[in-house]
Amino acid sequence: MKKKSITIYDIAREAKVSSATVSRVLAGNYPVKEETRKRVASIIDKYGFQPNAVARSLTKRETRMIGFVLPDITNPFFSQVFIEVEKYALTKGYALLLCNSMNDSEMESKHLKLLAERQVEGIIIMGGRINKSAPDRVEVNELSEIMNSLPVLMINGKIEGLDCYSIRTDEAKGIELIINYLVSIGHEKIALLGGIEGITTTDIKVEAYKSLISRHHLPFVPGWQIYSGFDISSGEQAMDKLLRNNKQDLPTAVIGINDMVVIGALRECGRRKIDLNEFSFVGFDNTNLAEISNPQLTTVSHQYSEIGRKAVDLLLNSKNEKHKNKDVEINPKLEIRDSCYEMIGN
Amino acid sequence: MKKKSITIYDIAREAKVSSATVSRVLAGNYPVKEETRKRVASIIDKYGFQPNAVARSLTKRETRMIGFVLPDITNPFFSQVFIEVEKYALTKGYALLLCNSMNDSEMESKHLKLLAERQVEGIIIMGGRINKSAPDRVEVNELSEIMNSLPVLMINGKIEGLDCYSIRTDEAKGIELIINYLVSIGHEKIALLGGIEGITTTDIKVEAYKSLISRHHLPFVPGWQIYSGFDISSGEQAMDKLLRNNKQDLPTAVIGINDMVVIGALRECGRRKIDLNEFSFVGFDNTNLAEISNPQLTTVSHQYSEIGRKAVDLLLNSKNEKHKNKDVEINPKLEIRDSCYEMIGN
DNA sequence: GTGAAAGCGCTAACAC
DNA sequence: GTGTTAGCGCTTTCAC
Repeated sequence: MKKKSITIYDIAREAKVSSATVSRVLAGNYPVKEETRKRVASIIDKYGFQPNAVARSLTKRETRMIGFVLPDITNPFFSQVFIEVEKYALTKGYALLLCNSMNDSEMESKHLKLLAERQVEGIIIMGGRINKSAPDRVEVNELSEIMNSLPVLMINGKIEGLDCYSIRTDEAKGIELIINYLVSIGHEKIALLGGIEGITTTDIKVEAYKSLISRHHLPFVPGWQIYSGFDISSGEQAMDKLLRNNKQDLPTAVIGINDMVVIGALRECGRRKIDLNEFSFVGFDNTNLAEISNPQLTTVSHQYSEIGRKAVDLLLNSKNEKHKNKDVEINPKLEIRDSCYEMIGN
Repeated sequence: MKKKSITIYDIAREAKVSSATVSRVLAGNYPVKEETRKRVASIIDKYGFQPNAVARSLTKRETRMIGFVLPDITNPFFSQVFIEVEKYALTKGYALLLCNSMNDSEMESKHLKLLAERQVEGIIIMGGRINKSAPDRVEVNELSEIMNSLPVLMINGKIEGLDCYSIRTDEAKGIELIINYLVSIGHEKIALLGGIEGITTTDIKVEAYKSLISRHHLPFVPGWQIYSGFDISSGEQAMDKLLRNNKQDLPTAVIGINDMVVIGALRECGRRKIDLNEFSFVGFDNTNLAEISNPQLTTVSHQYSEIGRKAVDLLLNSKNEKHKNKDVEINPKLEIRDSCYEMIGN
């Protein structure tokens, strides 16, 4: 690091021009006489000179960096969103600082603060504080503080009263797609497993579940909606509870709050040597786990690439199109695979 | 962005001190009279002032950023390495720029170049050019060019003649662990599926496989070692080929070049209604897929957190401890789960 | 213990 | 077309 790196001045001196001219050649979109341009370019080439982006950032006040805070990149839902954002950001010349909050609020705060200091041009956040049905006052204040200096965009989350960018899948619609589908193939007894009460993504789904059940005049059995969590073992636990507590009246279809929960539920069935055809399973998120699972999961898919594009566009255009619908909702799609069977005879 | 942000000069003026003093207060490790320190601190607080890290980077010539280039963060092997690196880097005050090369050499080059311009203090690279048994000349030159200005560290890769940092799991040892284990539970007919010839991580494993087979005086059947690729469908294809071409003489154990390939092999067996107990399966990498799989995979585990720590330490200490073993090899461990069964009677 | 001032490497007016 | 110059916001000698 400490080795004196070569600068625009070194190039200028050798090319017998001013630093400004070198800068113009670098920028490419200024009038420079072809002859001098060539001369400068050849010297740049000769030394493999690379302009210092930090210095450029300081003068231009743009870092071309976006911060991305999420709970855990090893979770395929997050990594699939991330990669789409990154791909699209790259086409715009932006790089991403990835910060894993590990579901730790303090860590999340720390990351947010550091990103702001690093002068990222925008922050994308998923999980954590933006998915609390009862937002934490302090956490929200931190966010709104940050929003004073740079645009913040939430993916699949929303905080009432915080006027920031938000883009999310219509999860209620997702549940609707699932239930309509299950009903269409003859199911009337439908369970919903997993999630945690108080997390928006869960609450939205549970509410939609109840409302759809009622709209279809299906039986609503409280014991068929079981909170537990978001990972595989949550799925196992919830399935176990479902089977233990409803011996006389089991559902025929099981919706998981996400793909992972369904995989847990499948495993619990496996452990109990229950024929998987006893139930139809539907996941949520269409992570790559849904394809890895055996059977492959029918699941609700986010439109990942659209989320990625919209997120970056919203963030980067935030300076121009002020207050132009900061709030985008994206339709989910039902991805039908092998985990559901048709009810025959009924 | 364009709103004039508050600077140390604003703080200085209001505190009736010089900017230098504010800077000292910020740094925290300089002698400042307690009284003035408090006064300055309170004003910093009052405005929620956050120093501009870009400006600081320019003067101090340190960005506290590390670049990480890998093929695809949605691949759990990479995300599991990444997250360990990120966690540890954070404790050192470093943030990570994550760049997905999508297995595209040009994209990889572009990322490397941009990271250098951004003045990251080091680059960690996985996949792509660093895993070619016959390295591409141009690609290697790019790397060595970059190594002139900043330290580069390869994870699970190595290029002969490139004197850069490297940290990798002893994969030959991993294969040894697997084969010794399989032999210990009575297997003598062992296949190796997946991978691509010419990719170091494959070549190392294939070579170790052959040498171990011979060391144990087991039969080496060429048709039991099948190249195909690294993903699930590669696993399916390889298993299919194994079953079709060796009808008279099938192995009893199947090693996958990685977990994903084994999951594909399992699926192919499922498709053919082959009892999974017909074969013992062993994966490689111990990604979280190994636990998700049904049955859960016995697999070779990388020591992810150790890799993360060592990688960051090597990179950040590179200025001091010049040329002190730049090359670290880490032992794998065998993670025994449910995908192998003991051969009885033999 | 504190301040003045010179950079860090680049860009952007503004002259010429 | 090209050069001069004044910053961008911070840190760091070097005086005092």
